[in-house]
Parts: sequence; C-alpha cells; structure tokens
Amino acid sequence: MNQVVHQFKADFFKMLSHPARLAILDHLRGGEKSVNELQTLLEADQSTISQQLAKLRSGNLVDTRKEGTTVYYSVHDPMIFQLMDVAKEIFNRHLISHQALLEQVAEASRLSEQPI
Amino acid sequence: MNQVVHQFKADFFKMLSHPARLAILDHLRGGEKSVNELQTLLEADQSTISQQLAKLRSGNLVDTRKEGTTVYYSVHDPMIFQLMDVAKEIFNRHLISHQALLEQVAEASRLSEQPI
DNA sequence: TGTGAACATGAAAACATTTGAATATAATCA
DNA sequence: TGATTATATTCAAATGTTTTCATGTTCACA
Repeated sequence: MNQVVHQFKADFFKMLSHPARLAILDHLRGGEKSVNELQTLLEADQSTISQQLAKLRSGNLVDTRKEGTTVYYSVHDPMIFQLMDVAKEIFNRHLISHQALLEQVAEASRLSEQPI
Repeated sequence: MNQVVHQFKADFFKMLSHPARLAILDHLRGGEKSVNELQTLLEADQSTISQQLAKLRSGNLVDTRKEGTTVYYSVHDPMIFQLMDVAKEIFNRHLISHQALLEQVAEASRLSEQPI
C-alpha cells in the first residue's frame, strides 16, 4: 500500500470529516434534495451549504440534477451509507466515552435553552 | 440526528483523514507493532510518527502496551478494518477516477526514479 | 428587457492541522 | 550514577480548512 494510495484514501475520509457534510449525506438517505431543502434542514446559510456541496461534488460523493433554477443533489454511491453505518456501529460500541458524548449533548441543550 | 452527534462523527472520520494514520492502521492489521517498527515501515521520522500515534490514541482508535522502553500499539476495535474495507470498496468502484489515480501513481514513480 | 429566485464562486479573516527541530521523560544497563 | 535507547511533548512556521460577506450566473416569468 503506497503513499499515494493512502493519500487518496485520506482525502476520501476527509470528505466525511465535517459535520455539515455528514448531515447533508444523512439527509440524502431518503433520496434527492434541493439546495433549498438542505438549507432549511440544516439551518445554515446558503453560501455555507453551497460550499460544502461543492466539496462533496469535487469528491464525487454526490450527483446533481438541475430542474429550472433548482438543483437536486443525491448520493453518487449509496454504499456511502453502509460506510456511515459501520462508523456508527464502531461509534456506538466504545470509541468515544458515552459519558463524554452525553455530557456534551446535555451541555448543548442547556445552552440553547438559556435566555440571552 | 443533531449537530453534536454529527460533530463527534466528523471528528471520528477526521482521525482517518491523514495518510500516515491510515498507513499505521493498515500496518496494525497484522497485530501490534512497536513505534520503532512503525517508523521503519513508514519511513517517517520519530516525531511525526509519535504525533500521529498521539492523535490515534486521543481518538481511542489504538491501545498501547509498554514493555521496557518499547511501546506496542494495536487497534482498539478491529471493526475499524471493516470500515476501511468498505471505504476501499467504494473507492474501487468509482469514486475517484481510476485514471486520475493511475496518473498520480505513475507521476510519483517517475519522480522517484529521476536522478537529482 | 428587467426583476426576482436559486444557486455558485471569490477573497479575506479566523481557525485548525501538520511538520520539524529541540527538548523532555522513562527504562535499561554498564 | 551516567550513558544510551525508545518514545513523548512542546513550540513555531508552514499549510490547509472553514466561515462570512459580497458578487456572479442562470433561469423563469411578467
């Protein structure tokens, strides 16, 4: 396994190493979605989504279909979901301390509930 | 699937998004290896390997065992190999243009053959 | 043709990761 | 104890990524 191949693989995993990109892929499990729908689902602004989509495109993880002014995104290879599921499985088993995750989730909801 | 969970997952994939770390994990398929062995196998310098190992440790991807002054590393959960294999499969199918990969491999070997 | 809607791109600032050199620690052994 | 081997940590420079804001492009339709 040479260096160049490992670099390619690393780049592939890098595609999956951003929460917004993972969220997008998760939303595409149910089939294609427009940029607009993704924006709404992710509660992020247009430019941010569009740039993350550009990365997914450049990595060939997604396909696009244009209909009028609307662009629909879908995953190129559904096997990506299998990958995400294996990751989830590893994850659920023990990689992160569940404790740590639960604390962060709790922390996050505490923050979002707090008045300014 | 909330934001915090996606962040955790992204961090997990980030662990795999570096060629040296992938190479290390690949070498651990055959069982534990000492830092020294990994250094030799990867042809990288001590500090670099040690730092990448530190990352893998911090992500709980590897376990360590100390024997005298030697530290042996092994994967914490062999399911990580399953993940890497699924990635390889996706990879082999079509994600990157094989053409592009072949060209880079050719390029790399051309460079390394060239006299200075 | 002009306007608005949907999406993409560019550039700069903010932030994170990687690398390499130097230094630190820990165990062994003469 | 002092020297040596094996590994880890620290720090700063270089490099890469993300975010934000402004601007571009394309299409549809009045």
